[in-house]
Amino acid sequence: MDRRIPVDDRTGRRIVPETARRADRPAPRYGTRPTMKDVAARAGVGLKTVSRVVNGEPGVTPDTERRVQEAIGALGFRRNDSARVLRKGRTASIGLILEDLADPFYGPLSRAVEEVARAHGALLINGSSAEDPEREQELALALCARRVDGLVVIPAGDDHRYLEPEIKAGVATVFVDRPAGHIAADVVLSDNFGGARDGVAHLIAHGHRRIGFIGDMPRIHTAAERLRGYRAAMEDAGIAVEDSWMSLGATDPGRVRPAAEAMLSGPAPVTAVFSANNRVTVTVIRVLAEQPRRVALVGFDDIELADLLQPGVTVVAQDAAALGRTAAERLFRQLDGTLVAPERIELPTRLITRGSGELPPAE
Amino acid sequence: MDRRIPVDDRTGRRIVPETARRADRPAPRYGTRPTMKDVAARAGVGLKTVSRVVNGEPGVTPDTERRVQEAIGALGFRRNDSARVLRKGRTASIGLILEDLADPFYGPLSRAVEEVARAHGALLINGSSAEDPEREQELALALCARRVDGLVVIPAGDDHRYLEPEIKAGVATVFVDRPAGHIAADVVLSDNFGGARDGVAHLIAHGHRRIGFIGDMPRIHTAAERLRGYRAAMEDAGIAVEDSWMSLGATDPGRVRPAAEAMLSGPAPVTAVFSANNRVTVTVIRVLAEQPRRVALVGFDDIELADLLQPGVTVVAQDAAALGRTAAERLFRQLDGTLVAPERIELPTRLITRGSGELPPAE
DNA sequence: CTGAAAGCGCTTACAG
DNA sequence: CTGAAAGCGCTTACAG
Repeated sequence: MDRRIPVDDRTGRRIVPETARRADRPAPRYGTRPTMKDVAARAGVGLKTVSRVVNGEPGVTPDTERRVQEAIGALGFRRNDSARVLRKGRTASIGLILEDLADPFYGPLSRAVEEVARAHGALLINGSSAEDPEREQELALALCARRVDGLVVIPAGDDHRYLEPEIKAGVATVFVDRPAGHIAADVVLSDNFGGARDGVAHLIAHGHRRIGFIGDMPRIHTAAERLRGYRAAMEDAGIAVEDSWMSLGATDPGRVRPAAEAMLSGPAPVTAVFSANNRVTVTVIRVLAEQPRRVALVGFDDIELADLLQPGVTVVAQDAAALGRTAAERLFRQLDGTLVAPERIELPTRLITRGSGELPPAE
Repeated sequence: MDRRIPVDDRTGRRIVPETARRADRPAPRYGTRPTMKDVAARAGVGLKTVSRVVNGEPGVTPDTERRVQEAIGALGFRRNDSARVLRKGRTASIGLILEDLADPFYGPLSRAVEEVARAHGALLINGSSAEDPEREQELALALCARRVDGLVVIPAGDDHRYLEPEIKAGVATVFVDRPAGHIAADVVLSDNFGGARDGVAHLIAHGHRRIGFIGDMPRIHTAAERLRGYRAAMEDAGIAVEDSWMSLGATDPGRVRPAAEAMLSGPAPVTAVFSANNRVTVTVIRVLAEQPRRVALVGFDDIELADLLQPGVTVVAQDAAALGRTAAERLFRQLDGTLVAPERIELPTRLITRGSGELPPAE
């Protein structure tokens, strides 16, 4: 390592001053930016003429336009959209509230929303609720205060009456992944019930009867629906579910690991596990790898590299990007005024078999 | 499946009308929202008094405050931050331009930026450049027009002179992951050169001499730096690198797969591969799994489940969240006026050995 | 083709 | 403790 470069001992960072000096920057005040008035003065025209040029409106002589453009360039003018927004009403921006952008499920969803927004000339403001209802509300209302045109919400809470005045005032709103609580609103969901039921039925079809279920906290809609799917599949097969086969709670390894280990021990352990979301699946895979017997696994949500593990991980995949795209399209249709009554749209899931779900019961 | 529910044949979606009707929503015009003026009229006070109550400023009698609060509640008033922003100057929002939010590298980075922004009371607007310099510029300037207080940029292009007027006008700017082009600005990078050199040296230490390098397009700074690290390690070991061992280009499987296969075939194939980013690594893992001989692998960037593959994947990990956090903190220090000259901050990488990088050469 | 006046919904700087 | 006036930087609705 080049020891001439100073290194911060605590963080290990190397700190190098850039050779060039920062451009002689004035105090960061907005007053320092030129306005249309400044451009008008310099070009010797009226304010409205500058506005016409900046917005590409017709009715300006080529010569006048040239003078205005010259002034814009010389002054480094850039239209202040804050002012424009105030006058025009629409902000051409929408908000997306999700749980955590660092979760691989939400990245593609957010990107899909962004693409639809972009196609409609709108920017996207992202906010992470961290699964905290209060933070969700705080974020949603802050976005409304910024006068976003619409809101796509992956709810953390289960009561959204706080949004009623906003919706009445014209803020388009679509809920995704989980339904809204106590208000009528558009909702876009995956078929959590059907997907889980199919996944569990798949394990049953491969000879399993003692099947464990590990899921998220029961107050979360998707977790409850997936549990319902599990119960339905078991009931369809005439299997009486034992309480010790089901475990719902936080999705962190500290909770999931002992839960999985408990089901896999004792006199009559489960021979298969249905893990009800991506984070649970990752931990369950780790636990199963340590087991002496082969235990079958089907997970809800696809995970990267699932096909390269041995065995490959069979999953019930949902299409995160399609959820985002569908919700955003619906949002802009609300803004167009095309829509009337709120709807609940359910997207299908897909069972992808890769090996872990096709293992027969051990013994 | 419940066949009473209508299903869209093309998409497989189920469409269910929500039972409750959408609240009798007026046309989505902002004029319909109550303003401070309306609140003042209803409460029988002046505009400024409403402003005081809304902003929690002192100097209002409890009785007056009560009347104002009542009017706010009855009218469903919410302060219009667009107007506030126009008057105050700062928007309390920052922009983040990255390549693609759907890439697992950027999710944690974005989340880290968001957390710092939140701590400073600011919202975050995300934009994906899709690795297109024009789109990066378009996004950056759109954000400046919205008067974001600052910009965190993971650049797609290599010329950022277009930002000079904005920076001069007071828009705080920090570049991350790749340096700025042709302007002096704060930059936060990983130690791409050192990390790659260490990773390749690790392979050499395990007996390899014929080592392949597969990376991103050479115009991308990180790709060039990592290649430089590869060359340095090889040179340090006195190994003459053959052209056929190096392959730079797009990171999609369609390009990476044949590149990897080419190095692994012929009379003198490589015995180890250094894959220079997460997406390349994923494809290389797939190719190596199909090889008759064991080929060693070290990848730049960590990937989820890398420890569960057989063998586990040895990687040079960078800390995406730390990159984002460091950049955002730097941004707010610029806004505080604490900073003077632009700096280049380099974060260390970390070699994580899991098996694939410790395989000896085959034969 | 061009521009002066009013106004979007707030905050600022004052005055009472 | 309270409020009227001016202004942030644009667009709208007019008039010339």
